Amino acid sequence: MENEKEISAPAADFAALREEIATSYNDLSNRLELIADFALRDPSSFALRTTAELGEDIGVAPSAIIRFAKHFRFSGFSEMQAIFRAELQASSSSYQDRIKNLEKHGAACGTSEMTERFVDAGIASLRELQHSAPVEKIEKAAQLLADARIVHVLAQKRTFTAATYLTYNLSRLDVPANLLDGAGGTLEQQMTLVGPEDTVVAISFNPSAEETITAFERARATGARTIAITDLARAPFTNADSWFQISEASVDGFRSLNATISLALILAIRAGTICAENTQN
Amino acid sequence: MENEKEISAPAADFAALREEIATSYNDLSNRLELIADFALRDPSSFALRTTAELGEDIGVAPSAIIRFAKHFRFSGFSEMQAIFRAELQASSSSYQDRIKNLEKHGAACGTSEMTERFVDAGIASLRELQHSAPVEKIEKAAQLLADARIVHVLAQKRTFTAATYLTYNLSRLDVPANLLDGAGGTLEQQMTLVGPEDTVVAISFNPSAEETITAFERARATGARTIAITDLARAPFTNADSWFQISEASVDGFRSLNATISLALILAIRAGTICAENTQN
DNA sequence: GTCAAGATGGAATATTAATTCTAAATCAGA
DNA sequence: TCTGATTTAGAATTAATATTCCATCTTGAC
Repeated sequence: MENEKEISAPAADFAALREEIATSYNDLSNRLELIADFALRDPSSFALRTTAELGEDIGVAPSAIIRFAKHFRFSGFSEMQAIFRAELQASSSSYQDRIKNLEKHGAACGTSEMTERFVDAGIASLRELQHSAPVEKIEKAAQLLADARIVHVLAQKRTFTAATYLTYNLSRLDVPANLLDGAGGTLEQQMTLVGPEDTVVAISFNPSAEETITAFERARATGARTIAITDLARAPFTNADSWFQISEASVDGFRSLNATISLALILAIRAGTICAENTQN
Repeated sequence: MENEKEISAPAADFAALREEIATSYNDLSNRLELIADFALRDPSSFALRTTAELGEDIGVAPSAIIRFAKHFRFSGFSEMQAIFRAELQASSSSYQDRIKNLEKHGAACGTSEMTERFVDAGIASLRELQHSAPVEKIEKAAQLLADARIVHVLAQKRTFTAATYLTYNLSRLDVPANLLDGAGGTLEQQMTLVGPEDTVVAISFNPSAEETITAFERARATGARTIAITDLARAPFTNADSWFQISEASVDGFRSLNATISLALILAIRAGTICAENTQN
């Protein structure tokens, strides 16, 4: 009876429980320590998963999860899990507010809805990239980049952003890259640097800037290898040695660039990897 | 057999399910309509509670919850609830940890897997953007952009890409914007253009380029309003008039820019909208 | 008013997951 | 090395929850 009076209650909320777990490592057996790590690292899984699933993820027996909860004076896992669940539900309140705002079309509905639409559009573009950029195409293009004396990246206006990104990342990976940015109206002069041992990457969405088309055709005439990233299967870009048709959804006339920059990054990395392998051999 | 082939699969994710529920009211009986209301209003309870608890909260029999799930072609409530649970977990505050976990499994084993990783990382970043860029913050920053005599956009190296994008889109929307690109090592000279009636946007991820920090602090000293887009809540960017903390997952040390460029676009559009409204009034 | 179809609630049943218990394994100290 | 204490895994048991089934109620058409 006396002993029972002295045993304190389990933590009443997540903050207290998290603190108690974090300061209890010296008191925990090996298995319980693994569980503590997991509970603090991924509390939402702790909130939602069964003891069997958690046990498998952590690498312990399900009964160890129960023992963990009892170590912290809960009657069982269910009582401890309720703390994690309450926390998970509380942390989702901003999400509920966002849902309500969407339903109501409330005060700042324009901005909230616009964010939602751009996020959804970006996600859709990224998912589509998995289809439009299959491995063989990436490998072929990356090989063209890796084999080049210099990679020249050509883009104007909105796709210029993707071009700076590709150039920057190629350079970081020791793939010689030059941004054909047309500074001071000098795109034509910049093109004189392009030779037949080079690769030119044109990034252009319909409607294409006239300078981009001209420069691309000049590159082909020079004998350089060419890669095109475009949204429509249109000449002259379909004449490239390697080309990608990318879907970038737009919202209210503004086109995002999620798929394009992700592809640019993937190509740069793969080209850099190939170059590194070639250097070793 | 023919009939069974025509019955479509249940919604695969929360967005699709939410849409289907919201557009199905005419097909629902009285009780199922009550449940639909509740599911859309309080999805986290739907994720976490038992059919008995939900039935009591809603004022229907537990079996009505089952019938609701079957109406939407799920085998039962448990299968439907799993959709709500996945969404709840995805929206929880531990989401940033998931982004970081994506980083850990480096070593691009193959191009196919690398593409998958970047797509997943991009999607994760975009979803996180919904939390890290709430409406109030976007509105405040957009107002600072719209009110500026000139918006100067400051970024170096990898975030330079996002800066070109923001500047381009602001300009398209008739918001006067100047890219502080440091061409020819002239960032310090470019900063002399910045005055107290301007707004400076710094886009910088840790570790920040020294020039970016210096230029940002100079902008503040000049009296310009400042906006920072950064990955860590660190001075000096937390001293900005408005700042965003963005999670961008990286793979093999290469950081994508999906959330950052999407935020840039959203800000540009909102600023352009505000300017257009101000011009009308 | 009648009747058929659909909706409904709740008891019975089935399924799933938590919990208990115990033999075996492991650890730590003498 | 031995012994006692502690930890552990997993089978058996229990508890909790989902699901099914069907009698009853409700609704709408004729």
